[in-house]
Amino acid sequence: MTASRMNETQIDHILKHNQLSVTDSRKKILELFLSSNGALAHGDIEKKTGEKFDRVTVYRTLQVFMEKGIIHTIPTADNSVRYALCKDDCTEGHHHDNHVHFVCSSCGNTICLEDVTVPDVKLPKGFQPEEFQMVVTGVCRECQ
Amino acid sequence: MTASRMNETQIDHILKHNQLSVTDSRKKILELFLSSNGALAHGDIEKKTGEKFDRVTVYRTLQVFMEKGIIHTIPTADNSVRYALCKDDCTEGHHHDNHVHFVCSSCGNTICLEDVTVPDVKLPKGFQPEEFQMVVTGVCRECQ
DNA sequence: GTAACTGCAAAATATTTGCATCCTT
DNA sequence: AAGGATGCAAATATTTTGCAGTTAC
Repeated sequence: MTASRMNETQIDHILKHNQLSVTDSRKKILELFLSSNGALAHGDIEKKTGEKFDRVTVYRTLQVFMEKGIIHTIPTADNSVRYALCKDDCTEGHHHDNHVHFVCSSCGNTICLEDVTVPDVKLPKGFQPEEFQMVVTGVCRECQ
Repeated sequence: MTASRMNETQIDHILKHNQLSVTDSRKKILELFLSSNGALAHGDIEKKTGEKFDRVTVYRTLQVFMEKGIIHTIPTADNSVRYALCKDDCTEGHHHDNHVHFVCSSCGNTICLEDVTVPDVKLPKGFQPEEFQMVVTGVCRECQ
């Protein structure tokens, strides 16, 4: 089994596992997420796949992926919406997504630092935390 | 000197200190920020001041306040833009804004947890951090 | 064959820009 | 009085919705 073939199987599996029909756009968009180790903005999808998807299709696909928990949004201080599929958790339909995200102020890329876990913090009495997210802004490895 | 009078002095001072002319809309918007301990979305400003500001004025005011470092945006996972003025740092035109933000999934409010500092994390080699931001989602004190 | 997905058109929102008028200094 | 700020109109940009045609199962 070749690598690409394995990848294809994986893509199909994720879609089927989430009760989604396997269509061309969904496969290509999901493949893009699987092959990029960073987060993607809506605009990136048209660009980086090279395909000329209808905008509406992209919106709807991202929305469905969100509902199914395949991807999720990442908070960014600059207000741009970015989506990411993160290795283990997100394919399960429930994200702990417990790692730090790095936004490069030079190239603009958002990178999932899979190995850096979000540290715990103590909240004041009365606050019931559900999810912790941490975003670090700075200059990434490539842009040094 | 009454409390409100002191507040007025403070508002004027912040504006003058940042070389901004003291206008009605700026005073009212800044006052709103000073009196709310949470973060505000663009829409909140028309609502919570009760005033019927021109939308453009609100956009421009927020933009100027951002440039001067009076307020800053807070990252939110749900993609809504929220602005906050945070006690000490932000009035100085340079924010470390080193505390945790709490977004309540029930009432939607964003609260600055002034007393909870963002813990340090070790990044992989090659990443040059500039700013750390941490957002906790959950249920706030009021919504329990 | 049927239900679900896509793409087009268009509506609804959100944000930005230009310019004449008004207000602060 | 001069420069900057506001408000209106309108240009852009972004996101959502409806519907007919197409595709997956």
